[in-house]
Amino acid sequence: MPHGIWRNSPGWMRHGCPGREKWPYSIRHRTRKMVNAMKTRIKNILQEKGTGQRLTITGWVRTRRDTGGFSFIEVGDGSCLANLQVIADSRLTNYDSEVKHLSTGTSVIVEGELKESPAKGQAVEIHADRIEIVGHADPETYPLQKKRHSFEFLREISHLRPRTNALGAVGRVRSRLSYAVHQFFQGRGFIQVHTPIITTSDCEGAGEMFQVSSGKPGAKEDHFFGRAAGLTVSGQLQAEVYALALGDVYTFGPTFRAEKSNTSRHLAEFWMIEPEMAFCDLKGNMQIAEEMLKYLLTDVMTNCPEDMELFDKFIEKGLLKKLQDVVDQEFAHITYTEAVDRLKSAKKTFEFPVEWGLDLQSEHERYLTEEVFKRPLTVTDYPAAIKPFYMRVNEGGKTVAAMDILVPGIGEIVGGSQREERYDVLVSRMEQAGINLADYQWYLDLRLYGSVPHAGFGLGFERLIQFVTGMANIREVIPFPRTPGSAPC
RNA sequence: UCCUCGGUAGCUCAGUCGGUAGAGCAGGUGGCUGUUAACCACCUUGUCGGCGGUUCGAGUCCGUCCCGGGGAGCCA
Repeated sequence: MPHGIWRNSPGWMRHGCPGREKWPYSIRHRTRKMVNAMKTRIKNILQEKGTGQRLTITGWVRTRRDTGGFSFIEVGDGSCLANLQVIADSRLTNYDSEVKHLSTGTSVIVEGELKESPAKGQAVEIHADRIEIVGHADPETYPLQKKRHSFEFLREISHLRPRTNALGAVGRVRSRLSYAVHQFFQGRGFIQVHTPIITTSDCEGAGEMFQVSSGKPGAKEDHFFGRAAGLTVSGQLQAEVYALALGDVYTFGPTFRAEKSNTSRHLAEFWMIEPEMAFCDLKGNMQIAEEMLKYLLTDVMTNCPEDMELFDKFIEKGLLKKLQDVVDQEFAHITYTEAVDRLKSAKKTFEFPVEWGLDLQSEHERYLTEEVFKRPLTVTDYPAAIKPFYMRVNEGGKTVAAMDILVPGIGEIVGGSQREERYDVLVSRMEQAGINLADYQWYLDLRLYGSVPHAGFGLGFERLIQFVTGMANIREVIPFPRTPGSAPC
């Protein structure tokens, strides 16, 4: 750890935490001497199984079992789901004083030899000749136990929950999916655009914006940016700017909605992937969305097999089969008009009315994707009146070139459209929507100078992770969920 | 925001007709030479979500607020 960190830290950091006087300065010195390259990650050890080697591992004690003169200690370092079993016996100088009291959550450095394990349950284990306790975790107060906890409880300790099997697996799968998103687009020549997080344009129809102010006293009316600004609800409009310059682009960033939505599928802060493609129509849009979803599912099943097995076994039985079926089958496709006909002739009775011109309700979407088609379903060509101004008006003027991809269990996971590229049509749609044209002249300019047919969509990253992991509540698939009334750390 | 179900030990939950609270797990101590949610014995743990009310007496009944689950709307 660089010296400067200590010099610039508050006093309690340099002299020890208040109430933590038990832990002497020596811990700090040991930490400062630590060399990152010394340690071997457990994931690599389990892959290579190089028995006979002397290794150093670092991690947190998951559980300890004593038997006669020695102990089994399971240590996890977060690199993978599996722990490494450490054999510790009385030859260790601190065996009686420290090792026999090791409790869940304690951080340790273990040095020893990797050997083949004589018992079932693990192929290899490390026989320790040195175990250093780095940081204690008082078992009387440490909230995590070596047993199952409810996700509701874990949500209250979002700073500790990634240390559990399920939430740790979500963390790794999320990281892998994020990497795969970039691989998918970069591999197809898409260029990533960092669209603004603070924005002055409201992507109409995308929900309510959080307002941004400088927070300085008396500055309420005096807008920092010269006009009202908010946190982005979508990067789409700005992505269109770059699509009409660089061709195929995508954004992948945080998005904010000030809606008081209290459901298992909504967050006030979430991450969204938004590709935008020039010289592309609705068909091309649907194609790339389906290809992308299949690529991502295949990638995560290939590269996170242990984590995915955990979800398959404990979170959603049959998950892996469900995902493989999605990869193997073509997505179903119907138009909104056909969807309405199907719903009207369905034997099932719905709580909400089905009528051409009304938006499809959650129950309708769920019925179509879960009961009628039993696989992902793309619904296209919605009534113009219920969709935002930027969607391209179809011939006849009644519908727009919109598409929603619905998946069983989640509902809408992708929403997109071909964009209106005709200047005059766009202007009249904006006027109908009551939008101030002057504020959006930059957006209209794209149609004035070198306009081309273009299309794009938004994929809710957390909804994708929900679908991939089978986690029932979206608050479990983002590290620090922000929901109405809750943003603990 | 609306509907609905909840809040009791560190965790998961029981608590009958209103009479000052209980189980399993976790934790502690001891035992055990290969454990896998180890096992066996003994022991500890409470602002019954907050506030107010009814009552001789409230975990239990009433009001209100806070927090959480599920559903709806909005959407990704």
